[in-house]
Amino acid sequence: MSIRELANHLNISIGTVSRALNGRSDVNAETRRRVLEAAEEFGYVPNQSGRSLRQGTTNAIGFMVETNSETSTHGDTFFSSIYVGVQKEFAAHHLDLVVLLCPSDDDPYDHVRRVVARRFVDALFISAIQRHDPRIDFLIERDIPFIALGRSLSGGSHPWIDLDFEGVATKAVNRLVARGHRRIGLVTPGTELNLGYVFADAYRAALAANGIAYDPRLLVRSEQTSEEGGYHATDALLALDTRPTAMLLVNEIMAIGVYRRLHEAGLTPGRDMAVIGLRQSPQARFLSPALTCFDISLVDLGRRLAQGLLASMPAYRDSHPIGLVQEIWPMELVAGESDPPPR
Amino acid sequence: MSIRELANHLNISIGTVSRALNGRSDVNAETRRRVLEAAEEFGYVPNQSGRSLRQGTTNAIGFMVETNSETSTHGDTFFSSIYVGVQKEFAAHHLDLVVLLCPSDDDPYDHVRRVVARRFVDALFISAIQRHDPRIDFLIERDIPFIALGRSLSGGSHPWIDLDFEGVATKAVNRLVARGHRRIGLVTPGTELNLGYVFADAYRAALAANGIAYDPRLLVRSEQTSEEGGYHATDALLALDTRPTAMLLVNEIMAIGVYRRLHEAGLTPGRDMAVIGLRQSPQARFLSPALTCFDISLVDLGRRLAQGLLASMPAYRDSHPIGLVQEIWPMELVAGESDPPPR
DNA sequence: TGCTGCATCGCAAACGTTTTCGGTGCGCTG
DNA sequence: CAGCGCACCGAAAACGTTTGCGATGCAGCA
Repeated sequence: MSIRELANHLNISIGTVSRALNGRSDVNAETRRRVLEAAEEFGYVPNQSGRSLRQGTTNAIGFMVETNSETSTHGDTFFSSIYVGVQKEFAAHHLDLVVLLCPSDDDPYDHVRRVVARRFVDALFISAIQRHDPRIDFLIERDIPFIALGRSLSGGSHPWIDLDFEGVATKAVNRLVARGHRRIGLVTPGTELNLGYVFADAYRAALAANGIAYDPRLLVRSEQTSEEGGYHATDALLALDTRPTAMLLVNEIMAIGVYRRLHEAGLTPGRDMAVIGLRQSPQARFLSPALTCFDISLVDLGRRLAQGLLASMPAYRDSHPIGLVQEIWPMELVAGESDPPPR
Repeated sequence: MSIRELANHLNISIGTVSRALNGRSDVNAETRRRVLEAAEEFGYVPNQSGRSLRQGTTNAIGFMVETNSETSTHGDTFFSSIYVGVQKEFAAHHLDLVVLLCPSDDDPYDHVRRVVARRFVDALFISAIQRHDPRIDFLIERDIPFIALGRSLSGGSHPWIDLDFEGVATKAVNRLVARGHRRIGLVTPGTELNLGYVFADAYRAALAANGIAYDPRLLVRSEQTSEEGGYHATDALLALDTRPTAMLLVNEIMAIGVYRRLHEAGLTPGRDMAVIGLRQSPQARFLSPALTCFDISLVDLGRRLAQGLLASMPAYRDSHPIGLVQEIWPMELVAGESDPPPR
């Protein structure tokens, strides 16, 4: 069913049909009614390729996330909740969110280049931002609207939103120190993710501010940020001659592995080892003892990401007069029972 | 950068450029070399809209999953792992997987209709199949290639893959009965998902085969199949005057909530209540005591789904001569410590 | 009446690509 | 030398849509 068939059926020109459907003012009210009625009857919906070709726009926004060989970072509910927020914001604009999965054996930079070159999407969300991320330079150079979930050292001024990892690390260390902990382990991503650097820097600064010497052996860089990652990181910390009494995790999923490893070692999480995490997923909400962690509304975050992206798109700038979005979102402490004073 | 600019730069016609890039045989080897070289130099990639418009194909395959208001079923790693398998199969065919999120306030049927009408994708994966699923009838009528993850009573012959829920329910009941359990609770989805019916039927049949009367109060239909769902379903079962000694769950995520609720009631999972689940996510792998559950390779499943879909697409039928895929995948028991005999 | 302005609509170009068709030039055969 | 086949390439149509431009008709006004 093309616009031509619809126009023929109504005995009017395709131009008028198009104008009627797109809500232009220069079309008679009665004509518009007939067009809309016929479109409804035949279930006509404009062909996206034709429209895209003419307008140079696809009405699709890509959200790029990485996958690894077996599952994906995408796997935790972190992104799922963000998507929900994004879609809430998009619904009013008839924009489609398409999730672009970047396989681990594909370079994220190449992946972005191909997506952009094919004009598959009008704009992009990018996540898993690296310390130096060539995608950012590329998108700026090509003038493709995008927003980054995470800061980077790359590129000039562009929209981004990040979580307040400095604040989290600082507050967590201070809280643990106030409760009497002196040896505090930290598990950060072993990859080039920028948040790992940010987190570690803040951790060291907070230790120094509390007059505690930094022990490099207490900083475990874990390639995986999954349950397995938490498991093995705990392994490493338990193997030290002087074990830490507390652990700081860069997400919440790892806590599951941490608990498991502690149990296996005959230790009780909380009692024998304090644990603090970051809430990225409701999965671990039911851990026992309840995990003390830092929380944030991911739906709100997704919504704000969408607003920031739309504000950077010429076609939507007027409807989103919020300027350049560069925000650090504070996280709120949710006290559990996993971080009492050391025994 | 369009094909015209590229052709002008090379002083040849756009038709020849197109033929060279698409590997046609009627183009001189030297000419082809020059074209490929120039394309590489300028980073030319064919515009997807133009190509789609001409060919009537988008090279994009949609995977439709549902979201709820806060997160998405998508949230557990179930789908993430499937995506990985799908992409492995797609990589060789230059097909893109786009994840289409269907918000809960949007009817899945309407959503499919819009996606199809816009010609946004060439084919579809659909999941969360309902007992009577209008999407299936619609896709068959419109002759849109698709494959369903799950069986349905709707529609005629079409490709699908489902997990062996009958086998799982039967084996689980038999195992529990063999260990001395007589009162076995079952938690199924409270929605119209077909798997809920299949599972419950097999559960009742297995009870009958073991000479155990079916007690409707032991069958809890839970709207949510999340941790919360498991939590509240456990609530309901614990409230019975004669509690069950074992619980059968339709997934693994719920087990987290079940454990939590049992702990709160002063009960120890495994010791005071046997629990068996289905592995859909590695998250619960670290539950303690280890959950006895049924497992399957989701990556393989995804790969097979992709093969089944490609086999139903005219353009790929020759490269995938496997006929109509209608398969029930058996699941393998992974024995844990959560289902000992009753005390 | 004649002119202006407005509402409404048709015509046709344009977006970028693929593919069919026909044409050119060349080598080979008889 | 005539004829044929083949390799290679250019021209142009087609996909479905939006939109600028011009045409038409009619009301209002002098």
